Amino acid sequence: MTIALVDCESFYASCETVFRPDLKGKPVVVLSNNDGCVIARSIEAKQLGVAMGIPWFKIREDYLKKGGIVFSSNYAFYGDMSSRVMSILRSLCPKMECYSIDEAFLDMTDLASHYDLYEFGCYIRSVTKQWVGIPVRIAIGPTKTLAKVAAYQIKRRDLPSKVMIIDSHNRIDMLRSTPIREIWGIGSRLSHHLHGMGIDNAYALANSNIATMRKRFSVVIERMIRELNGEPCIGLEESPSPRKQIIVSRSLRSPITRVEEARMPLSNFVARAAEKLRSEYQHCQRMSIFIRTNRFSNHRQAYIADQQTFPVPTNDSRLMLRTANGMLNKIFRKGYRYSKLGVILDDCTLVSSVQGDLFLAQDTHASKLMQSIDQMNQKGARIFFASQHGTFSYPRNQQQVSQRYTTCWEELPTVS
DNA sequence: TCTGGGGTCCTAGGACCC
DNA sequence: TCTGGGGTCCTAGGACCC
Repeated sequence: MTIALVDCESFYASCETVFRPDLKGKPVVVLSNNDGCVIARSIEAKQLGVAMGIPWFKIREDYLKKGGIVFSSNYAFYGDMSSRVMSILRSLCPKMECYSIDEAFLDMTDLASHYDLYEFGCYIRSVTKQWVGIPVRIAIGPTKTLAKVAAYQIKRRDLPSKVMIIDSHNRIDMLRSTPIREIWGIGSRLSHHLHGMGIDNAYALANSNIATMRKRFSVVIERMIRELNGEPCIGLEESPSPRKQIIVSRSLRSPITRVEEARMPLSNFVARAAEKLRSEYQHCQRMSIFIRTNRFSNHRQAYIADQQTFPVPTNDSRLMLRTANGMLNKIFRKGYRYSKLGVILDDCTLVSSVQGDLFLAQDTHASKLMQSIDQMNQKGARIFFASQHGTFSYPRNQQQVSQRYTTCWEELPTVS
């Protein structure tokens, strides 16, 4: 097999600069949801020493003083830019998996016999740069895991071409210079264990005993070892399977102590989750809510959660709101300063494949009602449920949001 | 003062069945 | 004194990813 991993360089930061050529060459960072952490950095920002994931408040003053540019995250915009990149990739190689907002795997096995892979990689890069304005890296190998290794090596070696191919000639070299923590699927826990066993790089892992490692850890690591040795174990998922779980949660602007203060944000999260569920033509059978204190604060800590199973899968906002509020009343405990809460919908299934209940009357009005509400809201109405209404402390301000250049008529870029 | 949000997969162990 | 053996299903929690 020949797998190419195409990943966008500093994706969010790159998006922000596409329509702002004046920012070229300047440090640019993009912040997480509540302007909490740095989640994307331009090359110049990396050179300034801005660490990935660092809390914004810790570097803000210093960074701005040095002339750094900052953006709050603008997911509508990034999502649209992502789908533009993806459609180009699909046109070049139809066997494709959209792996994340800024990465895709391409199965180039068939193309490999007709094209020079390196040149093809360069072509992909030039086309996405020219048509969308986003620079990409192309990392090629016989398995997904090895393609990931190649992607790491492009960064490590700072290759100007941004194209790298792992084959039998350079594989050992590549693996030797890839630290264990950089392997796809090895996180902090596993890398700690492996270091303890004297396995420090990808080459050592590739040559470890599969049976022993599987017994000690799990089948996950077995697949990893095989993939590092060029044996494909992780397939390409061309058509995305329906989601199994939907989560909506946020940190609050300021901590809350009373149950009434939690009601409104929770209702909004539940309504949003139900909307997502319906937009994917799904029902869910189980709903959990959780509420927690700020894990970084010195105050007393608490994480409380509850869940409920519906007798019949549902996507009716009214039932879900009632259920969520009932659970909230049941679990809320006084004496804590809560700073985050959310809802999780589990056991999501397609409406079309749901088994009805013989003894419960089907509420056909419900689905029509929900459909009407969704349609009106999509057209710009603002229809919501009573428990969602009022002022509440979500979301925290996003101070520096860019325009939705590509998805909103009022915010199209102007050229003068 | 201020530290994101949303996912997936795997395993162990309990409950239950015959 | 001595109390089976083998299976499935479900869930919570861990680990990882972007």
